[in-house]
Amino acid sequence: MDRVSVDPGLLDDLEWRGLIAHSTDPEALREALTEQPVRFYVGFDPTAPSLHMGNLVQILTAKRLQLAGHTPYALVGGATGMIGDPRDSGERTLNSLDTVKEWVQKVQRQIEPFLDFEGPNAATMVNNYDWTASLSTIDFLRDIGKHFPVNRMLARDVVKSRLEAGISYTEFSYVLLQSMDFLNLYRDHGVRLQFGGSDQWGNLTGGVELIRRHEGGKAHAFATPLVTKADGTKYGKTEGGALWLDPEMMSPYAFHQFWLNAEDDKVGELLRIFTFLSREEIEDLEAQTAEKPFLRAGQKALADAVTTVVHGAEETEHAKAAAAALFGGGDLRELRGETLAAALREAGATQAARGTPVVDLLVEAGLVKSKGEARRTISEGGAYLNNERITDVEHVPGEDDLIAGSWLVLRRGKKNLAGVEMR
RNA sequence: GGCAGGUUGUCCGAGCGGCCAAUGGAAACGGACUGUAAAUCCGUCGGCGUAUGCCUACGCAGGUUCGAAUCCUGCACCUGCCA
Repeated sequence: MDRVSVDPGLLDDLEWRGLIAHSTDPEALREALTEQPVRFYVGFDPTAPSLHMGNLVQILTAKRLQLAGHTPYALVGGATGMIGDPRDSGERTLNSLDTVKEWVQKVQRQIEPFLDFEGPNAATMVNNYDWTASLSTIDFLRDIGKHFPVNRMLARDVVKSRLEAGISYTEFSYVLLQSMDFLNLYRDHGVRLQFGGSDQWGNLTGGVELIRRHEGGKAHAFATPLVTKADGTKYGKTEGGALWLDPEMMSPYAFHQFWLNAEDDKVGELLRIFTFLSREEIEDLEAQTAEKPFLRAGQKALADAVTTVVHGAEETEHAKAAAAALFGGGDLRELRGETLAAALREAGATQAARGTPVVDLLVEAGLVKSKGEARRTISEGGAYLNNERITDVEHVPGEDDLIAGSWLVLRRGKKNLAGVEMR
């Protein structure tokens, strides 16, 4: 059995960090987490080849629980990923088994570095495909379905909101699968706690209730809050996509930049949710942000901490060095060639033939989608070559524009940078 | 299976034979102001070396017409009601 001493301050810390948005029976949860090590699980559906910011909240919360002495079960939804959790935006497109299997592997590999798979409270990786795929329809309907009153299922917010636009039986049934996961882990592994994002609340309580009805058992659940921007709108719309954890899908540099650009009003909240800095450190950073916001001490600490947790210290240093070189305000030409080249590779770099007009270079560097957009950007005064605004749409960079022998630094607006190595 | 309504650009949503590359929101992007914040204001927001031009686009495939996102036919999908 799990023989580790647990940190009695865990729940207070989670609450202080604002990580508990909803909870079943708070008193019982506190008691359970304080008395002894608890086996808990958190699930991730493979809906994309990479996890993102929203999932990171869960991963880090799982790590907090493990650090406090509890035992994690990380579940990847090989089965639930085949079905699709209902969401307001409408029915999902089903992915093929091959796609889901591939994404399951990627997601598992992404979670692994965050948890400790050795020691007295070692983490366990599970896949609900293992117990769902072979389940017969009759068993499913008799053993699981019997415990789900349809009237209750219809009352769930997601379902209600989908009744107009339509919802398939497939997605409607999703909650049964996730609840069954909890039941199985409860029965076979002694898992007594599940948490997830607040949008998962219905699924979380579904499991708790199923355990009660089916086994007469007592299980717990809590939901972490939805992280939003200061104006309440959704995050994740950076550079036209979500904030991915996979460095192939989002460079560590871009990832670091995202946190660095956090709104003042959000820095404290983000530090509490996404970093392991202590309460004292965070309160100090919040005070600094309040007094001298222009120094952005909070943003810097946040960006460094989160990037280090996700991509490692080395990548963080690279990202910082690149940002310092490119945003430093100094003359680019004074930078050493290697420094510049490294910074540009970090920010994103391409190659092009000498004599290519800027308009085409902007397209090739990925800063704009078309030549028309490139011309528009230039005429709006939003395009820069080596930190100088480009005024001539027809401009063709020459030899004396090259920095360190072969580089051009293109920028769109303040933050979108790209290097082009001229061949 | 029957009847009715629907399918428009990243999203929502107008248009209902020429004045439509398509009104209006939102998102996004650029500029100004700043701190690589927020808010605000201004501008842009299908492609093409830029053209009273051509190409692509209003679910898919055909058709009517000098001309169709708009009308007709078939198909697919969605929603509601009936069986």
